[in-house]
Amino acid sequence: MIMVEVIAIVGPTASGKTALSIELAKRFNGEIINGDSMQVYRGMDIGTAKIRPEEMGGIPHHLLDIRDPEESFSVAEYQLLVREKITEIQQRGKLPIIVGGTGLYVQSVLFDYRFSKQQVNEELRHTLHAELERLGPEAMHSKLMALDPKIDIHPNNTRRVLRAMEILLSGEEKEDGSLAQAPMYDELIIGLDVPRDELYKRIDSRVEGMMEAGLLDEVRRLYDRGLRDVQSIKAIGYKELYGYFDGMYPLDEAIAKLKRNSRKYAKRQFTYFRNKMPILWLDATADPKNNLEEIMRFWQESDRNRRIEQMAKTIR
RNA sequence: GGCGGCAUAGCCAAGCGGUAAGGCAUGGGUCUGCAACACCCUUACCACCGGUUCGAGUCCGGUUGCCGCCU
Repeated sequence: MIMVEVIAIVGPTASGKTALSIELAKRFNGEIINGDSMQVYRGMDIGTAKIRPEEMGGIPHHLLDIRDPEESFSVAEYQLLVREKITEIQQRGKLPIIVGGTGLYVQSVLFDYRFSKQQVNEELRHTLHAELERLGPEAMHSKLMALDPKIDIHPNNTRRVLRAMEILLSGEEKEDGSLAQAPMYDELIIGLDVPRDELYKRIDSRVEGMMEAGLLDEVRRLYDRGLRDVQSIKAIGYKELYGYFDGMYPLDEAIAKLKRNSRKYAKRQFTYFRNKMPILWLDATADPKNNLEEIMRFWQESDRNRRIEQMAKTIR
């Protein structure tokens, strides 16, 4: 008599998602699926605030450490992997719980988000990039507009402009974005809210904690491995320390940047979750008992549409 | 006590008679295969009082505060 097929726990960095996930997994006989774009990388543990094995409390965790830092990874791959995992976990009679702060990743799984059949075309991508270098952002944007005037991407956002062209030049229609509203499962999305001041304090002290836990060594290992210009080291905590290793600024400045970038990231996460999906927002600083009761109330709501409607009403 | 310098947004800072650049921070937002990415938008009664002028952050005088040097 499972009433909810999938639970997701989202929220900004340092809001307490991990702790809540374990609690819920125990209560609902769940297994946890990583919902974070950087925790998929092996050897990136401290900086990504990955859960440690001794914290898992025996709960199975999926899609952590599935790539080496030199490898790339994408939402589309993620979506595929998670949907498989969900089925698998459900077949075991257990509840899948997706936990993470990467809005697009979570959204792509929980909603009918359809990626283009067009695989990444390295060759075309290269050509387009060369063209961008030559002609500049404005010209590329004009070309995109000539291909499809309805696409609305800022000319300076060259990465998105190029990707859009890549798809169109491969002779494919852009996907209808409205599908992204349609839920794929009978799902409950829990968002952890923390007052801004408090959150920023938590972030600062989390960064201090990471440094004490050996973040510098962790990043140094990747640095010494010769990793450069790859997706993984664009992660917060890694790119700032790389700058320090490169001698661009002293360590204290690197740490200050790390904190600042984490704060900005948290803000963007709020923006995304707030505007992209219906969420049951809970105050992470409130009494856990009350939050659990609130979750139970939604859990017992068997009417999927009503649940979605109510989730959307909890505004932060 | 004397002499000199400086006072512009939360911070840094341009401005040199015609109605306040920019950066950082903050806040808001965009997003369909790099999303911890990439990108967009966002904030001023110029220390105070008086004067000169059609017009003053900009010039003059005074007050206050800070910083230097001197006694």
